[in-house]
Parts: sequence; structure tokens; C-alpha cells
Amino acid sequence: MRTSWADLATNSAPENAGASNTTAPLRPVYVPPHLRNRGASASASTESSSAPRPLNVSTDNNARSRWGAPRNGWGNRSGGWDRREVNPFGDQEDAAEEGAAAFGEEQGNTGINFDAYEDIPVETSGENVPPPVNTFAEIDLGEALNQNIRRCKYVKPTPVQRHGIPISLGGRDLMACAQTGSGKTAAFCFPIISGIMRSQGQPLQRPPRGVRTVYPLALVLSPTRELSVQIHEEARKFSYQTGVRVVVAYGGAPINQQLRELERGVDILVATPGRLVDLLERARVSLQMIKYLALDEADRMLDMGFEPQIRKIVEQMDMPPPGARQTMLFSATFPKEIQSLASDFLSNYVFLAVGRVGSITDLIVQRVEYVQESDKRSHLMDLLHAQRENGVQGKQALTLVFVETKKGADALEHWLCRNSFPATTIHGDRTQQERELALRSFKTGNTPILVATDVAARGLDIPHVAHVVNFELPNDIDDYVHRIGRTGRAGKKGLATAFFNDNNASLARPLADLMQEANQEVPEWLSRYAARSTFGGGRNRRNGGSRFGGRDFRREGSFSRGGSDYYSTGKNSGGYGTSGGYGGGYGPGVTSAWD
DNA sequence: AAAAAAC
Repeated sequence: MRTSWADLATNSAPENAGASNTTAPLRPVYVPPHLRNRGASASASTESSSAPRPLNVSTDNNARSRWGAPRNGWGNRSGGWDRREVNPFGDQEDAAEEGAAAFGEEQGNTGINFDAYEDIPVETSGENVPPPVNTFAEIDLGEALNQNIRRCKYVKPTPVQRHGIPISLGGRDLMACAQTGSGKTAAFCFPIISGIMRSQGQPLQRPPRGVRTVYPLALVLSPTRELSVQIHEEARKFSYQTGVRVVVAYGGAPINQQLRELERGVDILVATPGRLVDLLERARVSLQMIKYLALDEADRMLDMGFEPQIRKIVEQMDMPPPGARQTMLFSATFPKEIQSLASDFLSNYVFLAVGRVGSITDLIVQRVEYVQESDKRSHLMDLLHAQRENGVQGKQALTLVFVETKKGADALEHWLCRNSFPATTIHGDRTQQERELALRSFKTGNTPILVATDVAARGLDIPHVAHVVNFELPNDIDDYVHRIGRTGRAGKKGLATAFFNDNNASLARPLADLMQEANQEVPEWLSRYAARSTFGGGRNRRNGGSRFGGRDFRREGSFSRGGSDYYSTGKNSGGYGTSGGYGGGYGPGVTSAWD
């Protein structure tokens, strides 16, 4: 096992004081940006790679000095690998993957139907709602951030950005009903980054905590590890050369490396709830400096049983209360559980609901085929063979196959491999390493078939997925929407094939409705199935298609609806398919603006 | 019913 200064710094706290050769009280406390504002004081050192150095001596004059320079007489503990800030745009292998389309050959944004943006229904409510903007230029985000926006090739803000960013920049709390793929990440990242940059120079209340505790200024919670990783990658692009540091922490991965990253400084912490609770209990992270809190996919997190952890993090640790921080709550839907979360976590919030952008586009051709359980494998094989013959198989044509169970995923993967279709799988029984390897291998086209459970259904942005196969359909139409949303991205066309049989009876109606609304060809047999289906009601039923995930319940004092699931309560107007042009809303160059 | 998530 390798022993480095970083390890020493990580594993031994008290002797840090001894290691210091300054008189400053050596607080292994992260120095927030506003203490780093006045150019680095002398911080160069003679670099000796292995020997422990004084903690407050930085080794890199450039990027590093933004982070490590001691200020106001108390040092930081920036031991360890003094890496320069890696250019998240320059990383050809990984970071470039999702940005690749944006930075590659496809220059110019021809074919983007910006007008489609205007068709997307948006609803806001609350007191004194800050007005939306139409361009990024209208928002004063600062030059560094603007440059990153240009690097990302974001041309025009998406609806959730147009409305949400001014709200957040205006200092207001935000309850946003928006789907994955609506541009949420940028919507909450831009105000956070901009706010942190702005706060530089403010007086610091010195955190009175003990050793090795870090004090992020912003916290972003998300339900799955991969989603956290993805948000982190996005946020790093947005914060490149802004002096704002983003760190991600999630379970299943060695904690020491994450601790080391944290100790190098953290302004924005992106985390899954479990690992964060762990870090909080170890007192390695304190939330008392939190100025911004963003909860992504909140309904998902509640579905997954995270409410206790989330309430613990937000209410029972040392996070400043609502009003003393700025909170952004994102959720695809607005059931009463989320409403109560909103009223507990938010202060005089603005409610924002954005139509189901990006989820269903006419770029996705949806097919449903009646396949008995026993025929599914051979049927899948037929599809894959056909794809291969058409020369679609390969790096540019990835196939994502969804199944319901982890076991089923393993079994199918195994079977595919045995039949000479290189496949891998991602699900919760695999180690995090395996999961990330699988994702990478899929993205690069090494194994162009990925068998997945719903862990991969939401939020993940995998470019070049040409075909989503619902080998087993989900019970919830929303999950279906999210699954097929893994294709038809980046302005490319996508195909979604579903294997339907009697086991999916409860989905017949909502699926038929959904497809109809999306101007898809609904097979005759499915319509008949839907018509005689007794399972049409309940949660899966879309009430003619909700344009929003929810509505600001505060406006409707008389709201009673049986007090039940406030699920899809849009008006009886067309939902998904309304414009049919959502897909056109983003083109090759601006794809990830929607994620 | 299954999936996800800390050690």
C-alpha cells in the first residue's frame, strides 16, 4: 500500500499541527473561496515529492494557488496531490464523451428548432416571481461562467433554465417540477457557481469545527451514484476556471479517495444520501456553511426510501434552516410527500412547472410488440441480428435493454454473450466498480449492448444509444418514459421497442395513450387491449396527459382531491406530444443543455 | 414486486 503525504494527511489529524511550520493555528478546515480572493500569497515551495510538507504550502503557482493559499493567518490543509485543475473539456477519453458531439465535427447548430422551446408549457407561481430571460447573455453570470457556457455550446437556455436561473439568482427558493433532460443540472449549477463566485470577499465566519472537517457551500443530492457522477462531471465543466471546486461523494467506492478530494477543498458537494450521512457522522463534512441546497429527482429519492436520510441531512445536522440558505427542489412530480418536503425545506418559494420536455420526442420511434415470455430471448436475438445486418451495430449504435430484476439482467447478459453478442450489465448487485466499468465499456462501444435495471432508467446521458429495448416493461408509465428517453438524444433519432404480453396488462392503457399523444403508431391489438383493460385507472392513468408533473398546490386552497396522490393533474390537454417538436429543441451542438 | 442506497 502506498503511503503518501496525502494519506498521512488523511489518516492522521492531530500531528498536522506539528507538521506545520507556521504560527497560524492550523485548522484543517477548508478555506472557502471568499478567503481565497486576494491573489495567492507566497505559496511556492520546493517540491519534494515524498516528504511531508507544511500543510499550508502549496506547490503549484497556477491553479493550485486559488485553492491553497493561506489567508488571514490561518492555513488550509492542502496536502497531497497537487494536481492542477483538469480541463474537463479537454479530457478526450471521458469528459469528452458526453461533450463529444458538442465539440466534435458537428459545428454549427443548424437544424435546431429553437421555436420549439416556446411551445413547451411553463407555469410559475409565487410572490414576485422574477421574470424569465431569453438568453444566457441577459443573465449576469460572470465572464468565467459565460465562457464555460460557450465551451458547452449552449446556445439558448432551456425553459427550466430561462425561468429557474433568474429565480435562483434573485435569491428565491425554488420548487421545480421538471423532468430529467430538461436542463436541470445547469439550472441549479449556474446560480450556485455564480453565487459562490460573487460571495468571494465576504467576511468569513470561521467555522468552529474540529479537525479535517470540510465545509462545502453548496450541496447537491441525487438518488443514484451514476447520476451523482454525471452531475459532478457537468458541474466541473460549468465551474472550470471559476475557482469553484466541485467534489462528488457516493457509496460503493473507496471512501479514502473521496476524503482526499474533499480535503483538497470543496465548494459544491454532489452526493448520494447514504454516503453523505456517513461523512456527516464521521464529522468529515459539516453543512453549517451551506448556502445552497439542491435536491435532484426528489420524488425518485422518496420512492427509494431516502426520506429519513434526507430529513436527517437537511433538518437534523448542522445545515442552516430555510431562509438562511437557498434551496432548490427538483421533482418530476408533485405528490403530497414532495409538497410536504417543499413546505419543510423551502422558504417562500417560487413554484415552477415545465412541460415534459425531452422525455418524449418525435425523434423516438416507439414500437410495441406482443411477445410471450418464452419467446423474448429469440425475439431479441432477431432484433439484434437485424440490427447487425443493417450495419447499425457498433460504436454508433448502442442498444440498451431494460429488464425488471437484477437476476434477470445477469441471466440475459450471460445468454447474449454466449450467443456472440457482446453485452454487459448494470444493476444494484454489481459493485460500483463493475457498474462504472460497464457504463464505460458500453459508452465506448466495446460492449454495444447494455442490460440494465431501472438504475439506469433516469437521468443518465449516454450518447449514441440508438435502440432501447424494454425486454420487460416497467409497471409505471413514468419509468417507461424515462427509459426510452435514453435514446433520441443529441438530436439523433432513436428507436424504442417494447415487448408486451399479458403480464403488462396494467400498462396497456397508459402506454397506448402515451403513444397516441406522441403521434406514434399504436398497434391495433394494443388499442383493443387498452380498451378492455380494467387497469386503466389509478396512478398510471394520465388524465389525458399531464403537461406538468404537478401544480402549485398553494394556489388552490380548496385543493382536496381526496387528499391522495397529487400525481398527474394537468388539464385535459395533450401532454407529451403537444409540440412533437421537443426533440427539435436541441440539436447536435447543444444536447447537454438539456441535462 | 423490484430496484436503489453506507460501512
